Amino acid sequence: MLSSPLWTATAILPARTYYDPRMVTIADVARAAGVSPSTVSYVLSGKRSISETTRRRVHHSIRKLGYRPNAGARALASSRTNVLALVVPMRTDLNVPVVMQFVTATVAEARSYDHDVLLLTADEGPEGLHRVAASALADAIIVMDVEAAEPRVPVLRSLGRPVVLIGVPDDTRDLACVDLDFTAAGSDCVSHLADLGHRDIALIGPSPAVYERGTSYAGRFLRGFEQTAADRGVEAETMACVPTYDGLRDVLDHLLSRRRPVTGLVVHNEAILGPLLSELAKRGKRVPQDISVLAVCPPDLAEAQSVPLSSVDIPATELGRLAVELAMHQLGGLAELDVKLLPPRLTARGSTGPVVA
Amino acid sequence: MLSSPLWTATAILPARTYYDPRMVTIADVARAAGVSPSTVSYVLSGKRSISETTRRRVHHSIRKLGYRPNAGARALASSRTNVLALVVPMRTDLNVPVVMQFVTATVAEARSYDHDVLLLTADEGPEGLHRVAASALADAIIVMDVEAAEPRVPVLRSLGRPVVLIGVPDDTRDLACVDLDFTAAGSDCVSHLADLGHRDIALIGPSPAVYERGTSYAGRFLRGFEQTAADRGVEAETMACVPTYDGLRDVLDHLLSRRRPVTGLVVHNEAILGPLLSELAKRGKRVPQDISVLAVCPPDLAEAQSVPLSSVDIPATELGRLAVELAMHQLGGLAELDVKLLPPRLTARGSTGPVVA
DNA sequence: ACGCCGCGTGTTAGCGATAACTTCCAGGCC
DNA sequence: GGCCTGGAAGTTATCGCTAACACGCGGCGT
Repeated sequence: MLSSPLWTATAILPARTYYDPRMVTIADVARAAGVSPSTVSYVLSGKRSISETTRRRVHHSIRKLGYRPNAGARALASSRTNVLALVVPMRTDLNVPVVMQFVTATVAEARSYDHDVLLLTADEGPEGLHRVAASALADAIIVMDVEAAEPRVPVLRSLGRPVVLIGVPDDTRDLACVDLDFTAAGSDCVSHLADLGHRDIALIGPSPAVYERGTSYAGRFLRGFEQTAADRGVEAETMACVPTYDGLRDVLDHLLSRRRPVTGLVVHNEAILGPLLSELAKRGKRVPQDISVLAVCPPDLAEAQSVPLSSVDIPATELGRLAVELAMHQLGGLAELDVKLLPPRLTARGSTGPVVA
Repeated sequence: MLSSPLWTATAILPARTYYDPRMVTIADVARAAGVSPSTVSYVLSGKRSISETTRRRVHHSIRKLGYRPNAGARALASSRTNVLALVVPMRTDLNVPVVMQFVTATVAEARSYDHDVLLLTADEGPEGLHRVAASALADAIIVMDVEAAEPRVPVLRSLGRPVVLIGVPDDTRDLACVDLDFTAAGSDCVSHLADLGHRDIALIGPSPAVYERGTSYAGRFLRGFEQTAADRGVEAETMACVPTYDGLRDVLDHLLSRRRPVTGLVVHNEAILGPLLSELAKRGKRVPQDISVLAVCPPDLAEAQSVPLSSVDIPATELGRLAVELAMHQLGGLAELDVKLLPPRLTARGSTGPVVA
């Protein structure tokens, strides 16, 4: 009784069939709609004209059967996967929310082109890029956190697939790049403070490690900052800052004890914004009356501080959008292989004010 | 002269061939090695024994030609994509670094099983799950940020594919779930403070929105917290806290002005840790002499504060690892469809101390 | 009236793997 | 010597879809 035939039949099903959902195929749909498979395919792709009545019947059968094209079969036949590979950095010294914002923007934008996103981490290195390209896992590749002397550039160029870089390496030949115009951003920060009458300012930059590995945006921001400071006759000092309380205290000790203390700070280091404000408060420095603070960070971070910060946006969402768009254009055959820099937008929020004599 | 034949020939190449890398196929390898395609396949999959000499010749040809199996073809023939889908939340009210840590851990672990990760965002909803499952884009699905009354559960159950949830919904039948044991964590926090002599403590929880939408971890933590407080005879108050300065100030105003002010705080809200410490400092409360602070957050966050915080880990990396492992087991046919809760680990770092009478 | 055009569809040859079925051969056993 | 066994490798059907090619038919120009 315990081992009835029915029970046995169920139990001896091989494990692998547990997860083998019987799928509806294009042939099923064609049969149901009384047309040929290719007609169904063409209805879906729109690559040739189909009469209104046929189109309707096909769509009806598709819905009724719940048909979804098999991605593998489609990729095999069309050599298009409808997948974008996105390589995210593994660094702990960059701002994680910004990365995440970029990632989600990329996924959302990819979906709007009917594509999905395959996530790779930078620690797979060039080998990972080869793997994804050569095994036809993705149609195009987007790479974040590009360094000036980016070691992956030669590989990327040889992949035979569209590539979009977020960031600007030294050698951009045949490569599509997008980024914020950090040079202009650095320049705008100085101008903003100079316009308010500041003559002694400082840049608190990212951790020394960031500069040392030649991350391109840090250097470009610095260049814009220093150049414009020189042009405007503003005394400007730059200090890299490790993102810890001790690092920050050292920096402030120095900047505030100078013969002519700084009256304006430009902070290109998201991680220390919160600590910086508490530390300034602790030292009795009011923002902006005693010292102006101008940040480079996403708007929500700027707004979430004890004093809403004037800031230059990091347009992560916009960059994600743009990166996908460029990849799609390349896939469409329109090669715009150049560097696209988004103009910075500076929003004054009250943490910057005129110098009080 | 300007339009030499060569130049013309280059220019009229149709756009679509630009990115059509001629790929090495299994047949190429077989030919080069003097064996049949299936032999190459078997060498790669190890699904039947191959003599040492043939294996070597095949491997040699593979390397020489730089062969990589075409993912689409492989998926079609084997009905295995070697891809895991990962659904990440789109909420702004949860801790982004924790999510990111989880994501990268998942990718890394998936790679160690020779799988890739397809990234989906929760805002695609159940439709997105259907899409990925029915079009055979992924073999299994991992879903983060599960709510108690999780609306996606029925869909997930009907997908016909392995599913792993991060978090614990009310109805876990036939579903694999992993999470931190938040109930135990809440309990441990109370015990830690009670052991130090605290008799008046408070839980500063996540934003009210988190409780309202029934996020399962928040409720479980709260339950453990309150239960153990009752057991230990500790006076315990709970306050949800919107992650802004104003929200935090309101909470502190209340807690510190009580007839018997709290001597210990449990903070289950990463976003306000920094602000909380500055605010306490501003009010002249020393940590831990005047008030103990115990956080629930990743260790690096706990260490990066002005006072290194005693904390209960959020084991994001471990959870990612485990989620992938469970998915793989299901794919292997061993269904362990139950709830796996990781025991909490509390690390004392100096922000908690005995009550001073 | 003839042929040509172009629209709407059907037919079918791949795409590049996998794996079920064969085949071949060398030993061992009776 | 015939027969069975089992290891090693070849043959080929198949996976589901796309797109090149083929076809019939009605209208139109000459």
